[in-house]
Amino acid sequence: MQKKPKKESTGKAGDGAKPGIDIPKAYDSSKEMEIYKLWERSGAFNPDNIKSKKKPFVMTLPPPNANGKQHVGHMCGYSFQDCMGRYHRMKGEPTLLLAGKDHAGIQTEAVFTKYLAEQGIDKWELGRDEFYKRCYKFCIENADYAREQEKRIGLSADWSREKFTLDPALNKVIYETFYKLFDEGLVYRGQYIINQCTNCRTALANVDTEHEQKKGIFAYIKYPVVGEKDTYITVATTRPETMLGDTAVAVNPKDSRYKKFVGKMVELPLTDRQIPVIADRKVDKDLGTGALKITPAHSAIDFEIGIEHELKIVNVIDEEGLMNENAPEKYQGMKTSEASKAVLEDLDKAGLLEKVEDITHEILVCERCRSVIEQIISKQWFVNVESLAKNAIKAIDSGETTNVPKYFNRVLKNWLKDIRPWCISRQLWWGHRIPIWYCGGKELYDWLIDNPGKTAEDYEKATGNKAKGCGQVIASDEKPKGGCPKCKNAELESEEDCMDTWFSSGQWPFSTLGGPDGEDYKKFYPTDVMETMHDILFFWVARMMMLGIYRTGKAPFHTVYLHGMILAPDGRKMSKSKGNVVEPKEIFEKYGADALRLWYFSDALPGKNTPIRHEKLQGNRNFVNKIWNASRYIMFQISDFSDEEIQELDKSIGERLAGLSKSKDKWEKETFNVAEKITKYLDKYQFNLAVELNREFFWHKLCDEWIEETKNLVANKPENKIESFARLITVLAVMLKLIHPFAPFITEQVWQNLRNRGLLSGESELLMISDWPE
RNA sequence: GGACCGGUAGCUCAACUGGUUAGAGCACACGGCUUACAUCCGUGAGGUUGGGAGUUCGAGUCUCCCCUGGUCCACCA
Repeated sequence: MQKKPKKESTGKAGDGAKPGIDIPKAYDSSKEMEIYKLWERSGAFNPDNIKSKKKPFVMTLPPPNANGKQHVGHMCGYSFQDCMGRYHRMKGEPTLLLAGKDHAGIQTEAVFTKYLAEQGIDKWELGRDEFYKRCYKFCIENADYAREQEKRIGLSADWSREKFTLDPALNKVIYETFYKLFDEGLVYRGQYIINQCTNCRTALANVDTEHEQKKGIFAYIKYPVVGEKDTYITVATTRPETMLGDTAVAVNPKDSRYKKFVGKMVELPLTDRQIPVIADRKVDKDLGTGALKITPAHSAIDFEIGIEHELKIVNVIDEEGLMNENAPEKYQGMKTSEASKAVLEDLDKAGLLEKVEDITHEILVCERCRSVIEQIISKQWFVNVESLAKNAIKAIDSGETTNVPKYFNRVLKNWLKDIRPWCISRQLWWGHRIPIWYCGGKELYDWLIDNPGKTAEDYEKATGNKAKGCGQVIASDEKPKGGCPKCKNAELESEEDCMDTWFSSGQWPFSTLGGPDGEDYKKFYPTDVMETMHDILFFWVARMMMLGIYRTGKAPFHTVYLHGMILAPDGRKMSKSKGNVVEPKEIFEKYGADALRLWYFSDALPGKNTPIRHEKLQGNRNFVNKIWNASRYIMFQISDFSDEEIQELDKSIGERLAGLSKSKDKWEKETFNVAEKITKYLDKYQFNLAVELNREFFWHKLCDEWIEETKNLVANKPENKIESFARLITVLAVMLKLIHPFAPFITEQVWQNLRNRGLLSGESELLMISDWPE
């Protein structure tokens, strides 16, 4: 089917244009930034400039990674944040939207290291200090680009208060929190099985890892029973190379097949070690062969069993994922995958490999780089967050903090309930250094952890090494003056590791306000709404609640609004590797910021994943254009009014707006009803309904009916033209206010046009700070 | 293995604590440049709300079962 060719408008008959006035037929969204500058210059983004006795409305905005460009998904969050901010600002509440940037430790370090490598610069040659300096500069430069995008979507943040997670003022607060945790014994160094990303070369917390389906093998290996000829216990494993670190074979105590072996020893193939057969009820009889090889150093369940049975721990994989010196010499230096093949070959040669099955199973991968996680035993800094988590749960139970949508309350609580110690040390350079000094060095301290109750003298005796200090640690971000407070030793070794990024961003709602002693803190804490996406509920929201309550005694916000995820047009997650990323710039140019925002409010609803659709953006652009043209009609009609007539019109509009809530005029009454509904929707975070009602009412009532009626009225009774337009412009002005939080640019533009014509003189200069109709 | 969320018009989704005839945008059909707007206007078609049972005066909404997508958590070797 062919579409009819569109006819060009003549620009004459249909324009209704009056001589001497020239208003384009289509709204030009490329001028949106001029409007933004108008707002910025007014100073109204800064709550200090708003004189009001009302309680402030505060949102600390999620800081995007400082190192990169932002995609369409980020714009979504800003839109919701800005909408809430504008609404409350118009209600006369001193409104603070506090923006900033996150140093995003592990991710930025990876990105910047790669960036350096592309220029032929090696991170290790550069050295830590120089790396830090250059990375800092890199972030600050990139942040400028991100900020422009934030402004482009209309974000009315107080840029004078903008923060970076590595700002000195924030560092101070972040370290104070660490010291408090340390003094209360909640921060400690311990040896546990941890997730090691061999690509990023750092330890990760559980939440930094993800599960992925991968093809693998299931190998059945025969362990000869010591002293019994031709008798074997067969174990099944997906990781044959870890057998080199086995320190036991475990069976279920009720398993009749293996009962007779419990207490005996088996030979560990390919090594000269013998390991015991133990009984543990955690072993599942029906899984594999029912006999489980125990590698405490490389499996979480084995680690637990190992501790209970006081097994030796043999770590055979190093931080880079290579077989280390604890493995037989032949395998040392091999990657785990190579070692796996070699071990299988050698077992086969020895006649100890029963069979190998191909299977698909879940493995852990790094949340950032998606490479396979090695579980290794290691000493790291941990935070015991159990008590903090309990308080966070209390805040949810008491309703001090609520999630939108509600069901995330339960999701969050379940996570908090099962929480484990939080590994906060990362083997990185980019971030806050863990503020710890070791008297006598890290090696001594780590030895003391392995040998509880022992002293530095015991260390000397046991290892033959000289202890260079008393073995104490001191928490301080600067080298303690006067050395170790206990033994006065001046030679202190500093911790090299950095803190997990989320340890600092988890303090964002109060670190940005100067901490519990800050001036801003007194004015603005606790904040009101945290607007973000559900994918960082555990990473971030949970940590903010725990650390916020811990430091301040108050939950950092009363509402967590979790908007939906924006997907690519093909319905999949946007990612560079898939090549389906939509650049905000493209959308801004095609449809304008207002259209994009309106689409978010209708479609990116809590709990939903929404693919970006051009038809929908087009529809919203059309709505924006409709607003433009409604005002265009009015501007034309009043263009030939005399000065006296304009004054009369303005006066009448002013009176009508002032008496809106009590007006008996049908149009004004209906419009006020809409205002009440929109207010209700905004208070309940039902943005989609608000936008729908705005669109419905503006388009199908104001435009389709009332403008048409006005045309007739004016034609039939020209003597009533001022009254007719006063009604019309009054309802238009109210609608501009009601639409402004959603589509700020077009509404402000129309407002300015009316003001420039001498109307709305009793109202604020800027729509942005005009009074919300209520 | 545990938990959670969906399944409503061709598509993407609405419908607040159960309450008129289940809505919108886009797409579709037909007709229109009517003096703001063709990024528009008018008219129209399109739904047994995944299936089944139950509670109720009344169910898309509450309960149970089934089918079917999706997400998160978890130490299945």
